[in-house]
Amino acid sequence: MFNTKDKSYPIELVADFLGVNSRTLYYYEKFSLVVPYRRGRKRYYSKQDIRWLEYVRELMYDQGMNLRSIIVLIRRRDNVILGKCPDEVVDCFKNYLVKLKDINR
Amino acid sequence: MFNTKDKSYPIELVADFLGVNSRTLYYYEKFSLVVPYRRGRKRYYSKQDIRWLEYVRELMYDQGMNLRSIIVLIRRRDNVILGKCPDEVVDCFKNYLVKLKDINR
DNA sequence: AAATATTTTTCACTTAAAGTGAAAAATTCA
DNA sequence: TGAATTTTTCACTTTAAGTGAAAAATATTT
Repeated sequence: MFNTKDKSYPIELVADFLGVNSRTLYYYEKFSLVVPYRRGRKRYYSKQDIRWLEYVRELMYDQGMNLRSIIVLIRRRDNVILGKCPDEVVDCFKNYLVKLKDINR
Repeated sequence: MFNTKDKSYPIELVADFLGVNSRTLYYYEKFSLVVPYRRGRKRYYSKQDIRWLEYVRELMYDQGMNLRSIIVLIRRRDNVILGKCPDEVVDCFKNYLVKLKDINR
């Protein structure tokens, strides 16, 4: 369940913050790379989502990884993603996995 | 130093075996993804090279990963590549790392 | 050594994933 | 209801990965 204490941000704002097009976030969602909270059709991104996305962007742009690889990393999560990544991102990631689980159920 | 007990195979044969163009192997070499033994200019691939390449191809074609990601995985080698990968590939990989080290020295 | 075959290298092209722009459709909100 | 925002669709751009063809270099055979 969505934690209402979390402030949540509309897509346009998040996209601006990350320096990407909002279409990119829709695109990521197709691959379940991020799963924003929905009220009706509208999407709300939590701070955790945003941190998670920052990390994804870093992997893609600083390191040159592709989406598929990140998805593979997610599957091999325990020793990969969590291995070399700042603690706060680990938290985001765990949170993200919980969301994912909810959705696939 | 190259272990002469290793049988070694010319590029064309390896490419055929893997079902790729030999140009692809040259291309991989640019990224140090594989480092064949050279006698003069000619390249010789060991069985280990071949197994390593098979694994790389699997990551790329079955999983959809890209070269850059595999390079990132190599950097984070200990808990990533070696984590979920058949034992014999682990051996190849270690061998490959040794070669890489030789080259950068 | 000369001729022939093989390997390496270079250049330009193809393909597919990632991302974006524009605009129509749907939804929200004032 | 009407204006504004968000979502969705379509088509386009860009870049990494890979390939074809041919020239250059090297190796092999006679």
